[in-house]
Amino acid sequence: ILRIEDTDIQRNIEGADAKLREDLRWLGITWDEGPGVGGPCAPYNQSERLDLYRAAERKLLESGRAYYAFDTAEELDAMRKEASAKKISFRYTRPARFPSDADAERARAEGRSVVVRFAVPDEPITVHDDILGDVTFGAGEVEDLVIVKSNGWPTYHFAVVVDDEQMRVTHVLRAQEHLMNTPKHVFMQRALGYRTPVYAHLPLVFNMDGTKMSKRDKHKVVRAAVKEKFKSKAWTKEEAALVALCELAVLERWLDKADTELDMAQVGRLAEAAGAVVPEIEVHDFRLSGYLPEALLNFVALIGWSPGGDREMLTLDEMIQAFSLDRINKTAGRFDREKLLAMNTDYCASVGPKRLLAAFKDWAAASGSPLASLDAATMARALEACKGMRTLRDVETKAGILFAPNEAVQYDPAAVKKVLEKNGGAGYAMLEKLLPEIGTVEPWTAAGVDALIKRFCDALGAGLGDVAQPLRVAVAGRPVSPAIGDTLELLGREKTLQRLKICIESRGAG
RNA sequence: GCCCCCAUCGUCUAGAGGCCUAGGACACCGGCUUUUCAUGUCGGCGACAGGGGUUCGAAUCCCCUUGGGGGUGCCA
Repeated sequence: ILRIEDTDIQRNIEGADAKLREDLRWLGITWDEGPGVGGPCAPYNQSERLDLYRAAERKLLESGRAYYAFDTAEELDAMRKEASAKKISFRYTRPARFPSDADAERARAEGRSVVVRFAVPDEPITVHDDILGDVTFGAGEVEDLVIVKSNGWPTYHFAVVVDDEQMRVTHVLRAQEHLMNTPKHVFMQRALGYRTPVYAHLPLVFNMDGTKMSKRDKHKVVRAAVKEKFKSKAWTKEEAALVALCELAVLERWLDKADTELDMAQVGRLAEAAGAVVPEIEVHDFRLSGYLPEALLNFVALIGWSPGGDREMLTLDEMIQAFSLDRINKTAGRFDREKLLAMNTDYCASVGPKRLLAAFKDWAAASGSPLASLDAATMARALEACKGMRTLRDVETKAGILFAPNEAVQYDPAAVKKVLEKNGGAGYAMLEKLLPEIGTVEPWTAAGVDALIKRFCDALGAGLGDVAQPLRVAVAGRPVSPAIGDTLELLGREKTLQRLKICIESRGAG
């Protein structure tokens, strides 16, 4: 079941659930009931199920298991701050007598804020968790939580309890950060006469530094880089605001950890200018970076779970087969990007050309790569020539220049020096000797090019590297490209000859 | 502060009292392959947090200490 929990109307972002569904679709994760497919418990957006929550709220209010409260958020905030200053723990004090419906009506009429709180029974509770075992909370540990906000919308805690019952949810598997919420939910289930589903709290996913991995890390990394620029006096705040295309005051709030002040486009601009790399956090980030969904899925599944033994590479179907609650760990796991990369490398090499081509097309389109416009046959050749790639993006990095116009070639000074100018310009001399020969290759294929270079080397008594490297730098501008035969085949005869001439003519130009 | 959870190589993990001289993968180090990069391949380094019990026997069970994490919202 896919259920969209969108009860925070202030923070709902337009199109967020469409993106979420697209991420799931990309990963190959489907749902039997939910948005798009319908089901017996429709609608599946909580924002469309308000009547259900209203009815449950009524029931709780009438049975004296919930009550109205009139404190404002600001008042509560002040009380919490005061308690924290005194180093005592704050817990909401339940009124001796619960306000009536009429009291609530009056308060509303006076413009005061009205919420509904659940009256948590003053007794200890033991909840069972299928991973952690029994967890006991003492009497009075659980506070009377707000279940209906002053805007009339239910809180998450209340909505899930109602929906889980109504949707016949049997298992609640969620992150361990929800463990403390479970007694609240179970108390509410009891008060409403609901069943309690099986709970299983999954270990958290950490960054390598042991902090919880979250979307905010993107802001964190860029913020640190920007502050570093201020520190070294490389930037002023005004300049940074200019880069981000925002007002100075907005930037300052963002610097003060208000993530929502800047959007990712603005953060991206700051990152680029500051030379910071925004880490991939969300599914879509990994898609844009050139990861295969099967690799991401496999990697993530292995954080906090294992099929047992030495098995590691699994398809989604195999994971489903092997899955069992009792193989889930209690310990948080770190998100090791090196291992993900290694796994992605494995998948790129093993999925087969057809699947790899499809994945590459998806990546090129999603990321806006210039290679997206190549025909399928050329893409397949490029993929083959880039065997050993770690990510799909590596193909662009390594071979992209071969599909760009000649003017795009930029000669890397270090490479020119090392490969072309060294030994009195031996590289250039080699290119001049090669120029009249290379054009004669027929047909223009990697094998043909390789054969010619081999003959050329033999005739000169030169090593393959003495010829291939100058050639590579001449056509790609850098010492990195696919194998020389593949490089020239992908470039094409005409452009190869053009770039060779351009390179030779550029000699000494600086 | 209070409540709760956790603890095997640097990282993800295997391990259900004797199969453990603790296995695999990533990373790291070294060799080989290679016309560049990346692959590939062979080998090496490397852990049961500490202390008490229980037991003939403990990485596995119990307790304490220490360390890490989560929660403490009209967020989810």
